[in-house]
Amino acid sequence: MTKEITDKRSAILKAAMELIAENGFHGAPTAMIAVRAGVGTGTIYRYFADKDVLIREVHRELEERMNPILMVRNAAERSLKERFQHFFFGLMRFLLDNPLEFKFLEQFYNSPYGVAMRRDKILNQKASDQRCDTVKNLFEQGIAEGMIKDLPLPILFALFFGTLASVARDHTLGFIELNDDLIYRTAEASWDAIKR
Amino acid sequence: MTKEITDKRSAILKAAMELIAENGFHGAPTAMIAVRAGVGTGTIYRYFADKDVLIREVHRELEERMNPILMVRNAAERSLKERFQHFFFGLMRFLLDNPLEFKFLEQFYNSPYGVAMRRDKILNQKASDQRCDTVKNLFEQGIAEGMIKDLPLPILFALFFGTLASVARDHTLGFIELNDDLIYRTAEASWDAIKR
DNA sequence: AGATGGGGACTGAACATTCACTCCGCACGA
DNA sequence: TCGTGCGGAGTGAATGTTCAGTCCCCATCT
Repeated sequence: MTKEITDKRSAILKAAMELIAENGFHGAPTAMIAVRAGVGTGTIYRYFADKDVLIREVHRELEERMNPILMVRNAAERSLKERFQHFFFGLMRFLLDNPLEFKFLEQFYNSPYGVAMRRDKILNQKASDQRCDTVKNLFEQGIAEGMIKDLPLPILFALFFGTLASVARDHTLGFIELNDDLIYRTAEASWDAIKR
Repeated sequence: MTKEITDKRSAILKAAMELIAENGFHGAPTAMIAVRAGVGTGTIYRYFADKDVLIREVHRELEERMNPILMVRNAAERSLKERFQHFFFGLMRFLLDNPLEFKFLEQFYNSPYGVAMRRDKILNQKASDQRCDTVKNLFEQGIAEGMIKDLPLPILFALFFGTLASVARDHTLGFIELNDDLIYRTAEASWDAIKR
């Protein structure tokens, strides 16, 4: 018997992520999570203090999985524009290749969980989120070099993540069919918005 | 006694919008809506068949209120860029000046209600949403004239609305303090993304 | 080796709470 | 006195959480 099948904790996390992605927080009661994970409802509470903790843990592990993927080959020898586009492309590809994960993240960030997390991060200056840090460094360096518009960071983030998320959402909802060429041209347009 | 105070229907709509904006759909049970509206819980069901109808009605009336505001002085004698920026500025100002309305719209569009509505609109080719139509016409004309990048409409929308919503959200959450100058420069950046 | 006993992971029915929605009686104007 | 618009306690369904009991695994004893 492989470890994956008997690892109930992972099964619960996976079931919770899938159900929240598919049906939103409303459509993921503990009873349903337990059924899909193949465990008893009580078992959930052996691994997580309550549902809030479970949901935050799903998010935390998802972030950990994403970070290494996005760090790959974002080395310093490339130009700012190349690094920017590589990051845009990489994140977009990840979101399109993992639609459930993307839908979960959307649910999460648009809920009190996500807002509270962001507020925490800004107030406590936590530097744990490598995804944001990578882009933040890119922007700060670009501003210093005069390559990027001298706008407040949140606005640059909006020009980047706002567009990215909106396009990815349209794709997962079936309103548009993205391919590598379209993603590349979207990244180009996003760069036009940011560059000086 | 003025009509506003005794108009229970309006009071219910207003209370529902405020509570959903402040606390999300979770934090707006019918009992709470009734208390804030100064009516009995049963009275809600004298005016609306069920909660779904109530919520969709809040959205419908809100859209009706916004449309004329955004149509103002978007006349044809101006250049494409000027009209684009005027629209960006107008919508942003409305969202910042009406934070509760904006928060409600965010909740709405990021919920099954909003997705269902968009899907309906795309499938049935309904042209009822003048807000989208204005921008759509702008984009189509711009593409025809070679002023705007020849990208699929959903991507142009994302470059526009995605950025706009993201910036407005950061403002209402207190992560950034927008003023007219910053809004103008953001509109400029958004135009850079879209223009050829 | 085989039997026995104990520990603890696991289960799911039961519980408390919350919610959307109903319904019956009341107050008030005609 | 009659009728209509309204209120809010009440209803049942759904949900998060708990807890008493089950069952499997393995150390220990004969």
